[in-house]
Amino acid sequence: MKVSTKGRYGLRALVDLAVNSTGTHVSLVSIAQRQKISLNYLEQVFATLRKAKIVKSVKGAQGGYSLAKPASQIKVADVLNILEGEFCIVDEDVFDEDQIDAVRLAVKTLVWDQINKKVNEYLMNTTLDDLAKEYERLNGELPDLYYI
Amino acid sequence: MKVSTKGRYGLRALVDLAVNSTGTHVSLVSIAQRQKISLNYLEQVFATLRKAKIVKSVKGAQGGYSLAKPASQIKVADVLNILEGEFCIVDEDVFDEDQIDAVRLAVKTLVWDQINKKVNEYLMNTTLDDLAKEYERLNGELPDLYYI
DNA sequence: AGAAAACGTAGTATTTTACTATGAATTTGG
DNA sequence: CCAAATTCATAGTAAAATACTACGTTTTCT
Repeated sequence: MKVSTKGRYGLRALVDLAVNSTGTHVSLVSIAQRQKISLNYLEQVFATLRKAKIVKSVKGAQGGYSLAKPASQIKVADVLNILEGEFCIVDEDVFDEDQIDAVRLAVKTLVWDQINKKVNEYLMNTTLDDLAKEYERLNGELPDLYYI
Repeated sequence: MKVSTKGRYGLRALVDLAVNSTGTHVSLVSIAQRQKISLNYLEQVFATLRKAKIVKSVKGAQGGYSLAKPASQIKVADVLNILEGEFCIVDEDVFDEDQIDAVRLAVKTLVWDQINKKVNEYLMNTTLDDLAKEYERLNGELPDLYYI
C-alpha cells in the first residue's frame, strides 16, 4: 500500500519545476539532476503530465517544460490522480452473484469510501504553490542546520 | 495505489466473524464460504491476525476463530496496519547525500505525512463494532430492495 | 549543420501479489 | 480409539505490476 515512484517522482519534479522556473521553461535534464531521477524515466512521467495538461513543453534545443497553469491552480489531487491512475485506496465490488452483500457494503461505505473522501478532500485543497511556498520556507531555515 | 486482497479479505472476514459468532467460535470454512474467499488464502491471513492478537483460535474438530477482544475495541487501523504491513501511503527518505533536500521534505510534510495522518485519525476511531452495526443496519434494509 | 532537447515505443529484470499445494498437529464426536 | 474436522506451517508458482533501460525520431535553437 504505497504510492509508486511515478507519483513520488512526479510530485517532486513538479515542485522542482515550480521553484526553478524563473519565467521561462526548464529542461528535464536539470530536474533529473537536481532530483536524482533517471532522465528516461522522468520523460515518461512528464509525457503523462503533458497529456493531462498539467505541464506544457517547448521542443528543441533550449526547450523544456513549464507549468501549464499557475502553481496555485494545480491541485495535488489532480497530479496524483493522473500519475497513480485514480488515486483511490480501493474500489470494491459490492455485488455477490447479482445480489448486494451487506458485509462488503458495510466495509466499503465505512472504510474505503471514507478514506478516499478524507484523502481527496485534503489533496483537492493543496496546490503546487503550497508546496513551493513550503520549500522556500524550509530553504530559508534548513541550510545551516541539518547536516549528518 | 490500492489496498491488497489481504487487507480487503481480512477486514471482510473479521466483520463476518464478528457478525456470525454467537458466543462461540467460527470455522474458517464457513467464513470462506460466505465471503467467497479461498480457504487456504484465508488461513494465511488469519495466521497474521492471530499472531497480532486480533483473533484467537481453538484447534481441532469443531474448532475455529473468535475475536480476541470485544469488537468495539478492535480498531480498523490496527487490522489494516498489520495486514498491509504499515498502512502508510509513503515513507520517503528525505536525505540526499547526507543532506536534507528541501523539495523532498516539503512534499513529505505537506502531502505524505498529512495523508497518513488523516487516514489514521479516521481509522483509529473506527472499530469492528462500527462495521458490524452498519452490517446489521444494512441487512435490515437491503434484502427486499437491491436485486439486479 | 550540429547539438540539445522533447517525444515515442519497446524491452526487461525485479518485486509483489494472490494464490495453490501439501502435509503436520490437534481436538472432538462416534 | 479412530476418523473427521479443523488449525497451523511452509513452500512453490503464475501473473501482474513496478521501475526502469534502450533506442530511435522529431523539433528547434545557435
